[in-house]
Amino acid sequence: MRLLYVEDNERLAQNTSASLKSNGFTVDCVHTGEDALHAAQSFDYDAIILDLGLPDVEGISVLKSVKEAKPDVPFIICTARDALEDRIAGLDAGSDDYVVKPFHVSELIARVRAVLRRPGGALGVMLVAGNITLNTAERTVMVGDEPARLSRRELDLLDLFMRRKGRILSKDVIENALYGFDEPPTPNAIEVATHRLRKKLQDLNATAAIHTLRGIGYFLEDHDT
Amino acid sequence: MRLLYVEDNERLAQNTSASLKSNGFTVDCVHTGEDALHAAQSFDYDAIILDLGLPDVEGISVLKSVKEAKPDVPFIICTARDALEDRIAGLDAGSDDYVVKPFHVSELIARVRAVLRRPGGALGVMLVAGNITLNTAERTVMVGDEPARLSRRELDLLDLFMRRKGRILSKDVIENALYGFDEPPTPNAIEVATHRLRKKLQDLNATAAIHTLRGIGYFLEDHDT
DNA sequence: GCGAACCTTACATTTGCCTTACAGGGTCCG
DNA sequence: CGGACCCTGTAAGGCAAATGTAAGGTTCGC
Repeated sequence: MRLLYVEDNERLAQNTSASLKSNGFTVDCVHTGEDALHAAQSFDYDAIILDLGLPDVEGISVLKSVKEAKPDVPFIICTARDALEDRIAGLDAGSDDYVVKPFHVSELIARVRAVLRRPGGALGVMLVAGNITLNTAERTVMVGDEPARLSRRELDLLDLFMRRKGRILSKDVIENALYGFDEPPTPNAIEVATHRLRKKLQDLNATAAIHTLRGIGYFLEDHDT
Repeated sequence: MRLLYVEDNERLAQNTSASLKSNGFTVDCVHTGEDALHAAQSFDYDAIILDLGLPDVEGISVLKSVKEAKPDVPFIICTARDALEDRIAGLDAGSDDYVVKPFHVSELIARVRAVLRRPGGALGVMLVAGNITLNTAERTVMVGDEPARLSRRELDLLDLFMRRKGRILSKDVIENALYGFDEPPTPNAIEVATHRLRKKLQDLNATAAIHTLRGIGYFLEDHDT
């Protein structure tokens, strides 16, 4: 689950993004509207958290620009209590929800989850591949009828593979999905991560496996459909 | 047990919420209809206490809005003695009970407990996990046939775990369930609380234990069902 | 068979949780 | 009013799982 968090107040940004990260999200944090546009173009975020009152570009215009290119990305707007018109404008412009500043991080997290749970959203779906099932809401995995004990990375990786079941994922794609751009790993990190995931799945006799395409990427086999 | 208390008179609010807290409830106190709507959206309260005669939004409309989104949240309305029609209107709109102002705090508490004890309510249930039984009405815990002496926090925590037996609870979920939003603890507080609870359960040879999932949360093991 | 890409293992770091000790505040007595 | 408790959050240190890094082995394609 990768989020873009647009907030000009650096300290607030630091704190909040740390909390989001510790809740299992991958977070890219930017401080200007321009950076936000840039980032939103470069990656497919699962949701974008946007603070209104940015210094350079009017916040709402960021929202509009991004929505034009990617209409399906859910937005959550953060706004001051008294800026009621802004809120309305935000919802008109296609924001999916908003939180009123000052807000609790837990509230923000709840809203993000709620937005992701909506129809077409990323959460609340049951992913299936062979005898593997991944409950994206609870973040639990079953292989056959045994629960799988996966670490955070392993689960994120499996989540990614199952969402793109049967399709080929290059290392770059995987890297972008799992790591924020302030934490670039060596290419090997992904190899090791997939190795660990494969091992756990194998040990549980999973009937779907991750295959390698030399020089191209990986894919999760898909004999159902 | 987390309550939302909507009352515009600040002094009264202060006193009453203090009493509620000292009776084992976690209380969020707000003074306007807007805040009430906001809070009710953000968290799952076990019950909402609503004073009619709020300054900004008509009280009943708060009730209606919340009930629309969350039909199961019980409401208790506080109203002046002479506002009989309001009472009727309140009950029509889906309030579950009311108290007449001025009221004794003990009466309010009794009503809250009564509402929570109703079918589908939070109280009056017997929770079981292994040889642990929690009487939610009396707030007592037995392990095997030994009574467990738990503090308020420990009991609330165990209550939470037993209601969500087998499911994973992140620290945030726990924090939201146990702490009002004007008393945010450090993450460590929850670690310490679970540690204390675990120790007591262990000392009493409980057959169900709380397990840790690193970076994800905790869960109460569940071999019955 | 050669090299590149990947797998695998071992190692080091980081992170998150456990644990203990301590301090403030509340409560129940004398 | 004061002291002895208990409850509970904070702080700090240690430990172990998680995860990235590095290094060598293996496999595949050419």
